[in-house]
Amino acid sequence: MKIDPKNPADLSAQIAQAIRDAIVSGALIVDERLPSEAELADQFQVSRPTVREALKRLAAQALIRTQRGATGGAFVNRLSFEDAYSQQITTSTLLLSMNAVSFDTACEARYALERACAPMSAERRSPDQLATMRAEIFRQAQPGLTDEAFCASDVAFHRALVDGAGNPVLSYQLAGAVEAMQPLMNMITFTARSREAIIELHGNIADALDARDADGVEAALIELEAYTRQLARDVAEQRRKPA
Amino acid sequence: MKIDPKNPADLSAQIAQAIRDAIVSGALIVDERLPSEAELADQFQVSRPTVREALKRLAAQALIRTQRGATGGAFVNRLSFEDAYSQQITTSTLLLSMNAVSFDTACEARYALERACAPMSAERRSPDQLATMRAEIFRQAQPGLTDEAFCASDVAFHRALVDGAGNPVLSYQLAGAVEAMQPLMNMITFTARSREAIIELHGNIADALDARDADGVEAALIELEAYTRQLARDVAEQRRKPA
DNA sequence: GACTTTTAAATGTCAGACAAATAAAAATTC
DNA sequence: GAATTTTTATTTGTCTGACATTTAAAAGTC
Repeated sequence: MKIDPKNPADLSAQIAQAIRDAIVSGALIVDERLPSEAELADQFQVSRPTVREALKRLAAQALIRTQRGATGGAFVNRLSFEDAYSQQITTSTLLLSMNAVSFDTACEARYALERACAPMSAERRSPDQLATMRAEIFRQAQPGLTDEAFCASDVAFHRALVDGAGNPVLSYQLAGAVEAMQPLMNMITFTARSREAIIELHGNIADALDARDADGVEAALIELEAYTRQLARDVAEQRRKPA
Repeated sequence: MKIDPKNPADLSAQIAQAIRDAIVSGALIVDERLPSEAELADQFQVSRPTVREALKRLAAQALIRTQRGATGGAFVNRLSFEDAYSQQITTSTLLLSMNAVSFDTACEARYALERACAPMSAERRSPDQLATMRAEIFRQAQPGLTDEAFCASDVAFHRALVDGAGNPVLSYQLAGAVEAMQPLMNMITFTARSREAIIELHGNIADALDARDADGVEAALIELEAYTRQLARDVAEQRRKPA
């Protein structure tokens, strides 16, 4: 692990990159202890605050964890699926909100990925996951539900559908696509009638999953995508001529 | 933006979270300048090094960028697709390498997602993307190619396929799935014969895309997945009884 | 008016110090 | 001798104050 001493700026970034490379390449393995901050400062010939800034960069990516005390220090962290989920969701959400991605583009991507889960989910979904979906459908039918709560329940429903595929890698990859859509969905103020339609389509999905009918799930997802996109178009249209 | 002063540990993490929340919620908008480090230190009632550690955490996630000089400071960064790509790839790669994910699970997820792109790619792929795929197939057929180079070309081929769908959100979501597989693929030392088979399947995919034949692309991808998984099983078998 | 110099503001880095947590080692007690 | 308590050393977390470097605006000069 070496850094370029000729470039005296961004030392902490260089050090972070050097350690990151060591982790990704496998030179540092999970749960291995890094040298203490003082030793790292010595090795890289920088001050301890600079080393600390580098370590905080790595901690922000969940690549290391730190522990105080006599046997403490910085340890290579086993990146958990949960950590990866939340990173993925933050990144995806910001990517969509900051880059003027059209609703259609985001929607298309999300449903394309979700349809990819449909056959596996139809085959493998557990009774528990099906129960979760039914419960969310029930919640969505409650009157007086705020738009935010309705959307949160919508996300929970679709996550259960994705998790039904029983493939944690797939669930991780889809987490961003499903969750990042929520802020965009929130912008579509659902009327009572549109909620009804969505709930019905959710019911169709659940029924098809119940019957382990892969084609049925896919068909219902296609319908739901078409309906969602139409809804977005209508809202955009209304905003254009509000009278 | 407030932090909990009762908990005197992890102050920099708390401050980073407070600013992160402000960005995600939209309270801080793209290109907006944050207060100077000295001002933030004042606001949060902490020292400047602590503020700096918080800012470095955010910089590690590409949420802010810093600029030196009179009109410098920390600015909310527009998260680019490229930044998001590389974060996604790093996270996905580490997730797979650190969590004993089976080859089958990773492979299934990757091909499920890739098949989701097939219909769109068949419809929309540009001649340029098709040419990229043909070029990669040609490269893969070169004798003397290292396993690493073969796999890198494989990744380039599949990325062109995904990009062919013309949906940047989809490309972003799949970047992790496709790229993170490479280290796992590298572990399968391809024999000359297995390379030939893969190249032929790649050719089938390109031909089907050329003909805008969505079903053909999907069928070829299914074949490729089955072949890849069989290959992995064979390698595992050979390792069990190397004689 | 165009160019040069100065200045001020901001980040980047450093050095040294103390606080707090933590586990191992040492001392004490039974 | 064993169990408990106290001490000690190590390490991270934080603070203070300082200086270097970069950068753009302000002031000065021709």
